[in-house]
Amino acid sequence: MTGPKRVDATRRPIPEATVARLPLYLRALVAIAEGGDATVSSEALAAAAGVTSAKVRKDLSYLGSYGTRGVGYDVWHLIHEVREALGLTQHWSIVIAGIGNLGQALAHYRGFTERGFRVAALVDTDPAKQGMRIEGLVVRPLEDLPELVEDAAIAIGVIATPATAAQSVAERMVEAGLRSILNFAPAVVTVPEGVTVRKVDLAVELQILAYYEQRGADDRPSDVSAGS
Amino acid sequence: MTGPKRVDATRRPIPEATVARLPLYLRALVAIAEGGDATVSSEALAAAAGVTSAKVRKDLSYLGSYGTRGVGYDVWHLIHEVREALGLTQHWSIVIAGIGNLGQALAHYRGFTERGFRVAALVDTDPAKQGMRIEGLVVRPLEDLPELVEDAAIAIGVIATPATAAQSVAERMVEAGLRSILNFAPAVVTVPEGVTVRKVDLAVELQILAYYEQRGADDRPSDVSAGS
DNA sequence: TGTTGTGAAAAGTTTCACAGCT
DNA sequence: AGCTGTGAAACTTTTCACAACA
Repeated sequence: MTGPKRVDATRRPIPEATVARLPLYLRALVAIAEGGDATVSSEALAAAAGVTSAKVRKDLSYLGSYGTRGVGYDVWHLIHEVREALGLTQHWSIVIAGIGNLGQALAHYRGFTERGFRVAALVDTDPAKQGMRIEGLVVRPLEDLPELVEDAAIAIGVIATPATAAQSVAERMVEAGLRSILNFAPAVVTVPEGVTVRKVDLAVELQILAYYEQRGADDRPSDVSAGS
Repeated sequence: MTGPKRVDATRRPIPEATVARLPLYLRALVAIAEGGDATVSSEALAAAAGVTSAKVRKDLSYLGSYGTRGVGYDVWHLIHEVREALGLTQHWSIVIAGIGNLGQALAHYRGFTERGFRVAALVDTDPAKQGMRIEGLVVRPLEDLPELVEDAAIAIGVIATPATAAQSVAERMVEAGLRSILNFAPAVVTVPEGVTVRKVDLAVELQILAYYEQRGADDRPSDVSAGS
C-alpha cells in the first residue's frame, strides 16, 4: 500500500473544529516548553494560541483528561498527546506538483521540515522545469508520480499548479495512491470518496479580508482565521 | 486617512461562513461566464464552486433576491452583485512584509493581480534584502511603511516574516494605519480592536490533513476547506 | 415545469457556569 | 484556592422540504 502505516483509527472522532485548532495548541505548547514552563493553564495556553480558555478545555477534553485540577496541564505530556492525536508521531512525506513560484517557495519552506513533514519529491509537466534541482531534489515528470509515491512512501500531495491543471494532477495523485491532498490552485478539484482535499486559495483570503476592510469597523471580527 | 474610501458600510451584515464562500462563487461564476453561459442554476453553481445547492441559495439570499424562479441566476448580474458585496468593485493595494521564500513567491504571484489586488510595496528589515527589485518594486526598509501606506493608498498588509518578527511587524502595520492583515507567519499576532487579522499557516494545513490521513477512510470528510 | 427563496428542523460549535478534584 | 472537565444554554451553520412564482 501507500505511505506509512495508519495507526489508531479506533479512537472516537474529534470534531472538525477541534482538529483544526489542535495544531495551534501544538505550536503554542512548543513555544511554552521552550520558554521553560513545565505546566500551563487553559487560560495561558488559550492566550498563546489565540483562542478562549473554554475552547481549550473543551477541545482538550476530546483527547481525554490530561489536566490536573488546580494546577493545569503538563506541557510535555500534552505535547505528546496532541501530536499523537494528530498523527504526528510519525513523519510524513509529501510531493509537490507544480514547480512555479509557489511550488518553489513551498519546496524551500523550512516550516514543513520543522514540523515533521519531509518534501520527498517534486513533479512538473513542463520539460523546462524537469531536471531542476531544489534543496537537493530533482524535479521529475508528473508521470513518475506512482513510482515516487511508492519509493518514498509519500502520503500527501500538494498541488501548486495553475488552476487549469489542478483537476488532472489531482486525478494522477489519486491514481498513484494518495488519499490526502492540499490544493493551492484556485480551482475546485473533485475526488472520489475516501480522499480528503483541503484547499487554500491565497487570493480568496485577501478577498475575505477586503469584505471586512470595506465594511469598516462595525461588525469586524478581530480574528477571522483559516480553519475547517 | 488610509487607503481607498470605505463604501457601503450600511448593509446588514452577511454571516461569516457566507462571506468566506462568496469568493468561491465569484471564481466559479467567472469561469462559467468565460464558458459562455448567460444563466446558471444554484445546482450548477454549487457544482462549480464545490458546495451544495442549498448553501448557494441561502448564501445568495443574503445579498438579495437576484435569481429568477424556474430559470436561475443571470451570471453577469450575479458577478456584479458578489463583487459589490465583497468590496471588489475597487482595487486594493497591499504591502508584503518579509521578502524571504514565501514573500518573494507572493510578490510574483499572478493570482493577486488577476483578482484585483495590487502588490504596491515590499518591505523587509534585512538590509541585504533592501534594494532588491521584484516585479519592478524595490524592497524598502520596514521603517518606510507609514510613507508607503500613505503614498500608495495601501489597505491590506501581508506578513510573510519568520514567526519571531510577526508581532512587531503587525504593530508597525497598525501604526501605519492598516486595518486588515493577512498573517502567514506561524505565530499568533495580537492587534487592537477594529483591526482584522486572518491567518494562514501552511504547516498547520498539512497537520490537519495528517489527522485525516492517519485516521483512514472512516470518518473522512472529503472536503475540508479553509474558511472563517 | 423548473428553480428560487425561505421558514423550520437538525447538526455543529461556542460559551457559560459550576461541581468536582488536587 | 485554583483550575479542570463538562453538562446545559446560546448561537451559528447546514440541511430539508416546499410554497411561490416566472
